[in-house]
Amino acid sequence: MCAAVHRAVTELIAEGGADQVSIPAVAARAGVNPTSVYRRWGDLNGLLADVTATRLAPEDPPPDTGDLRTDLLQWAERSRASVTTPETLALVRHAVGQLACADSGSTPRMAARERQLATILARAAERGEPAPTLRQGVDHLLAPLYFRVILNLGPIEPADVHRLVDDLLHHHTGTCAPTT
Amino acid sequence: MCAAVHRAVTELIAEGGADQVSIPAVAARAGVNPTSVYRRWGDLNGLLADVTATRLAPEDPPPDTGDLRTDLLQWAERSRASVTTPETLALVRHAVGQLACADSGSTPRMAARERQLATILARAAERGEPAPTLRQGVDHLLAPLYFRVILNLGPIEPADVHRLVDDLLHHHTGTCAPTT
DNA sequence: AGTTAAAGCGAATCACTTTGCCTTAGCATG
DNA sequence: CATGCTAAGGCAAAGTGATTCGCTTTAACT
Repeated sequence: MCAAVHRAVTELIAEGGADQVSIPAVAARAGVNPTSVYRRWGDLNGLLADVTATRLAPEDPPPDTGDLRTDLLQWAERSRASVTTPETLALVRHAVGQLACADSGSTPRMAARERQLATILARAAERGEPAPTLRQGVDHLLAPLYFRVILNLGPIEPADVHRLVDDLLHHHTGTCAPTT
Repeated sequence: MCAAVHRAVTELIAEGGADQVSIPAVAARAGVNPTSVYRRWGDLNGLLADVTATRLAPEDPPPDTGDLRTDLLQWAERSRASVTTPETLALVRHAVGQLACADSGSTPRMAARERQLATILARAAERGEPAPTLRQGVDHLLAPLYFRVILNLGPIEPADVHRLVDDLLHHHTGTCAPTT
């Protein structure tokens, strides 16, 4: 049942955005009784949080190729591909909408991404490669990666990812990039 | 009545996030009848959209000091101060949560910000100042500015705004910045 | 067979929303 | 001044969908 419900949530949210999702609708599509869903997940936010965690949290460990640029490229492209997906996009947007002002925590997903990035940068620093700070990584790689897509500001292609990584590294290493 | 309702929405959303806001709750706090609210604004999204537009859309025109860096600093600081406000933050988050995948448009607010940035950059280019592209501006200034705050990734201070503008300009002009 | 956890089912409940009707205020016209 | 029209808002009753409750059923394991 658990699997069917998750699938139903994913389908519904990918089709019509977050407000097409209700417990009765999900239950109907999953072929289970709404009561069962209420019992297991409590309410809609609980359910969506669980789906989000299940679909997005068990991200594989960040790449570790021994080269900062390669690590970043692989990691960023993976992130891009993930958030470009309709389901992921809708889930992330919903998570944003749920954040209350007073919350000190971020979305679990974004916190996980930030941690992955931190790992990559820390490893590079250990190897002695010149590496940007986590803050720079977040501001100039993680942020633009997600910002455009989340806000429908335009598409992001693999080429854009490449450019962002270049920007970040050139800027940090002091190698002046061509300003295309 | 219109004013009282707007005030009620703003207060409620600043207090407890977007899902503390319901038409009956707003009406009660504003001292009006829920029916009146339904009649005027249709539904909750209509009401919130109107509040968002009223509070955020009539942004003043972007600064025009004749110097790109100064323009960017003033504009970015203004944006930062605005989105740091609990009401604005909650409204923006809610708007994000409302975006459906298929939507081609962004939030009105963000589109407006992007346009302001475009104006600033275009004016600099006309004056012959070396200016980054709009894409660079969005990726490296607008995105980090909002990303951190929207996702609760950490506070943003005026000093951070300064650093972001520096990053953007140094990177573009080829002057290698100190990587603090 | 006995026990227990998980899920189904229908009725009841609750909150949000809609509807029809009534009151009030503003304003023009006879 | 009185009349009548219209727009805005209040009020209560009815409608709708989500949520909860009590209870039964099923299936796995002992």
